[in-house]
Amino acid sequence: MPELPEVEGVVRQIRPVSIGKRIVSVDVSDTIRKSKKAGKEAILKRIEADDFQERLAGAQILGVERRSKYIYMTMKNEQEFLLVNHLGMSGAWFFVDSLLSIPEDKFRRHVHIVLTLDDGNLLAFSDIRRFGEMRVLETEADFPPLLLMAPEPFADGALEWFLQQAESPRFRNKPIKEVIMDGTVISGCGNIYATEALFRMKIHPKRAASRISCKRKIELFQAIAAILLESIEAGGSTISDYRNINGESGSMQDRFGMYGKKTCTVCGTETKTVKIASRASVYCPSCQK
DNA sequence: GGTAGCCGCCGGGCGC
DNA sequence: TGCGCCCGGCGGCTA
Repeated sequence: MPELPEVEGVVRQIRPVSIGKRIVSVDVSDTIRKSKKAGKEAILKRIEADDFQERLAGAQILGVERRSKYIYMTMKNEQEFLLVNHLGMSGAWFFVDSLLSIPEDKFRRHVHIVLTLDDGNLLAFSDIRRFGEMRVLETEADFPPLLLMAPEPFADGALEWFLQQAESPRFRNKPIKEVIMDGTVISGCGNIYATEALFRMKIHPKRAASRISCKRKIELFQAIAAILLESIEAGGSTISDYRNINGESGSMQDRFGMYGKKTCTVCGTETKTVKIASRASVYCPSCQK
């Protein structure tokens, strides 16, 4: 599951190999075309396959940025526009000279979008579960949820924003895990890093936001930011379907204290799993209060 | 108008 | 071996 650190890794790799390049052709898989024809919004959101191809073909890639878990590619054809991509559960980009060079069969089998660059290389988007998203926008404002995202966790004002949101009527009575996983509260903190941060802070995932002191909330925010940075440096976490653009895994999962654990890595107690906002949440009933 | 809750997008993994 | 169920990030729709 790609979260902020994994997306950051992908962006850092795509940037040097794509900026300044021109897209000479665009391919959309038959699978996606069939889904679109059946009226589904598979990967391509609010745009038909032919229009997507037409829009991107010939465009030059001007910039590649990350915002929360989204990848923003600034492109220019007649005029500038944005290609906004979310990796969903299993999305992955590969930078290869041929689709056959994609290292693993399970990714090779699910390549849905291929951008052929003017240096002959390919930027291929593979997505096993097809929960990923591609949107062509004139500006960010064309997709309002992007404007509602919390500041980047490392940006000035992100802590103040978090405290204000967490104490608002909308969130104060909600389980803290649900609060920190909400993209309008903190950007880019998904299930994995929320689980790890709460474990490090010894906070029970179901504890209501209002029942955590301001001081502890500040420390929790700092723990989340620290874990995200630590994971960026470790090349992200590889839980099943994350790969970087060379098909490599990250190593952050080796440092997990709680996510995916049967027993607590601190005290050895058997971990428990509860559902919070319809997502499995694992915690240590002894350490986390 | 704000929000809670459900649906849809899917293949893989797992239990039986 | 094979079937069927469940999982999940997130937008969008309904009530």
